[in-house]
Amino acid sequence: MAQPYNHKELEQKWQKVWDDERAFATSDDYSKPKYYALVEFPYPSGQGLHVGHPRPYTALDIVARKRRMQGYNVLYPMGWDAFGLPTENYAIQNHIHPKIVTKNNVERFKKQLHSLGYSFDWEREINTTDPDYYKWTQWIFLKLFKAGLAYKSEMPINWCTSCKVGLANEEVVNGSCERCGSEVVRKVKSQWMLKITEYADRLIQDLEEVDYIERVKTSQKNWIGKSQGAEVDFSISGKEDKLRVYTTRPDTLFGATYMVVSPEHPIIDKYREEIGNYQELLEYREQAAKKSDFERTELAKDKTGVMIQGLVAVNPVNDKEIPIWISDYVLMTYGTGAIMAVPAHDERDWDFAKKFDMPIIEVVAGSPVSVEEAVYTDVATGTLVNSEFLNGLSVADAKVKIIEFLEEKGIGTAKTNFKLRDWVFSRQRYWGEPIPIVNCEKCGYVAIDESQLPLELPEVESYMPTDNGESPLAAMTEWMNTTCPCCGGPAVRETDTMPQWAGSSWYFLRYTDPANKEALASKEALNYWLPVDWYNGGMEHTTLHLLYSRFWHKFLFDEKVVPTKEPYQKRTSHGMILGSNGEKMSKSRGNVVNPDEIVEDYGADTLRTYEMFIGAFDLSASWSDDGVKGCRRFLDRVWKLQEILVEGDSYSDDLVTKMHQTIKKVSSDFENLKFNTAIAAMMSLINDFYKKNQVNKAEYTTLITLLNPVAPHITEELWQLLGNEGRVYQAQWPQYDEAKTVESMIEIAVQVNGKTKAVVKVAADIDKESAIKAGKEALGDKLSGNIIKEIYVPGKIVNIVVK
RNA sequence: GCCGCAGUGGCGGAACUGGCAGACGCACAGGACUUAAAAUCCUGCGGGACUUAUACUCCCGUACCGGUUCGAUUCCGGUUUGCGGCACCA
Repeated sequence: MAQPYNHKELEQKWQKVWDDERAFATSDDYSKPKYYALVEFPYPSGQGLHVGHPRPYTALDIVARKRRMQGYNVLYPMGWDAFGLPTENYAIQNHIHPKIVTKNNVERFKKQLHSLGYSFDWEREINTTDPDYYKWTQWIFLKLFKAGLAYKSEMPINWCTSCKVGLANEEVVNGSCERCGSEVVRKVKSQWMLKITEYADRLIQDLEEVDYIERVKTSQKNWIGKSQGAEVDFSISGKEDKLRVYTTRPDTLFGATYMVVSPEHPIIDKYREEIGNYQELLEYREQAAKKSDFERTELAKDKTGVMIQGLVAVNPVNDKEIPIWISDYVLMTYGTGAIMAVPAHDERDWDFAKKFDMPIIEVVAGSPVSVEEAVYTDVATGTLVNSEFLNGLSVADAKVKIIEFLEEKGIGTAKTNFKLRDWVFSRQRYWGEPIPIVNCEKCGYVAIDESQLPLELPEVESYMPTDNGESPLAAMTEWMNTTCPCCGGPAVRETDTMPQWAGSSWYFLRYTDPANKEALASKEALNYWLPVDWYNGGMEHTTLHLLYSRFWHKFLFDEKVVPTKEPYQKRTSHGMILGSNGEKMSKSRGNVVNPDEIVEDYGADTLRTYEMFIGAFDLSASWSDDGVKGCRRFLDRVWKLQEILVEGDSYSDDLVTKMHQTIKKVSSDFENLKFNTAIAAMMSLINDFYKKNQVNKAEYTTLITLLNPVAPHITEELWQLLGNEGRVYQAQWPQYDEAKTVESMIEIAVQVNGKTKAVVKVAADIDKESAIKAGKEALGDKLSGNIIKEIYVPGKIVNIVVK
């Protein structure tokens, strides 16, 4: 009898062995083929590791371990994205320095991750809050600043009228402050911005060159939101100024029956004297300030707006006078902050026109529903009507012609627009990277010298934002007052800090050479390791983090700091782990599962196996305690194969096909993130062993080698018990012979009119005639009527179509 | 609202490129072992009809409605429900 499977003893034993042997330390031998596997580094929250974390980590741990067994020099690193709001808020409430909070949280996370037996190279651990790390975050910011990609702009922040602090979007709940429930308004503040829009085109184009799953590419494209259209100048009756609009449908210009400008549009203040209802407009603007862009542009809501009295616009194509309105659904941040409204062919314009009783002129014929009835329609195809010289043209032709016309007359031009907005880079917070800029009365905003980096966070007594909307750093006069690096005169430091996204926008570069003092990483390291071969992360990061880091990488490429245009060659995503009730795990729902308890009761190998077996990797999955037990049972059965072990250095005859099939399936499933079916294949294999009541050493060794990436501890022990040389983590990945994966006899379904009526066993390489003949024989008298057609899909079905 | 994804037995899920729907696991039921229980092992397990019952056979079945096809979980059009993101949570 074999010893019972004691997961606790065995996991501790092997974790120590791996540490002592530096088993997963990345080699600096750049002559070997490399593989860089990356998972998103966690935010070390106070709650500790969540069962959601091990899902992606185990997945790429499997890939990393397999690559090592295939002879690659593998970089699979881990670190901490440790700046952020929850830590700061915890620090404020408990009067502990966020640095200490972070240190404690990191320690706990690290211990938990270690207990799961990951093959991370801990010698390359990084932490975004470490001054040696954020020195380089600041260094990149200075490069951006010097390249003219960082600038100051007036941007709104969420402002709690009672707490008198700026709030993160998350802290605003239904328009109220999360802490005190008071009203939140939008308050304008001068903030640092990064010109990501300058890279918009390249961020779309270069998606062609990378291997991201399709929906990630789509998300990136939609987020950037490129649209082709035109800018058109509408004159304001009796005024010098023109009102410039952006439209994707210049072909519908003749249908423009009014204009709408954003409540913040500058013409309102410019012509305040002439505007009859200026006060009313100001009141509307104030109401609009309370809403987020999201609320403002909601299609479902009732449209609101106020007509500007005293100003009238002129449609440049037909010189008709049309009214100008303000409404909050027009945003200052997209396009020009002004639109021409074509209610017949835009849903929001239609709603608005209906509500305020504005004329609706159809200019594209072919709407399936009449204009009066209900609906605007976005007729992309159709014929122009009511449009003078455009009448009779298709939409596509009309677009070309109208743009020619506009350009000829000098009243408009073709224009490409992006939904993507520049990146608001300032936070009025303490726990972030200080922005290394000083403001000098004489010289303006000046970069501090590189030699002064890192610009460290000062020790402050209170991390509370100040009550005038400034960062807590603004209360540190000693730190804030400095001299201008340019003229030597008095200057003040920037007191806003960087957003959490900053540190995570380049962290994968630092892993290649984490201790470098002279550069963010050496040229040699970057040349060898980049790009990241496989990056897996959550779907929730597929727009912002992914886009921000691609932007920084492209900038660093332009600056010749990094050797590749794109940071990540391949990007995949995993689904969330939900509670057993199918809802997101949270304390308040009481459905949180603590990974420590699973490791304690069943072992890390069981947790790893379960998380991979739980379901399709890219979909969310609900936790099940019984499912965990099933995976433990599987490992028990793997362990107890020892009891039916026999000698044998090659696969037994009756299992050769199954062995080769299993190796093939597991190998390809691991590459395609189909861990659940890979594990199912291994379960099926041991079921076969048990059916025979026998497994030989060759078969058992192959099984544990295949299983090693999933369950590294138990397989390491079994490897040793079987008397194999060395360690299984150093073993060679099992090979299969394609010819041996094919069965000689196969079962094919025999159908009549597409319904399966029989099954017949035939040789795998049977020809069409013989297959159909065999099929008909199997059908016997079930086949009646006139045969119209006979179909044979090799290896799959025979289908006889009868009448 | 906009963008993206998903909906298959009692449950988690499988099905390569349009070819036997339900692999593998869980739960459950029956049996073996046991003084007994747990564990373990064996067998069964989508729904319905026929049948004393089993076997056999037949019908229905992949959210809903419709289409294309010899054949649809898979492709197309529409509907609906759930999940993720929406720029200061990370």
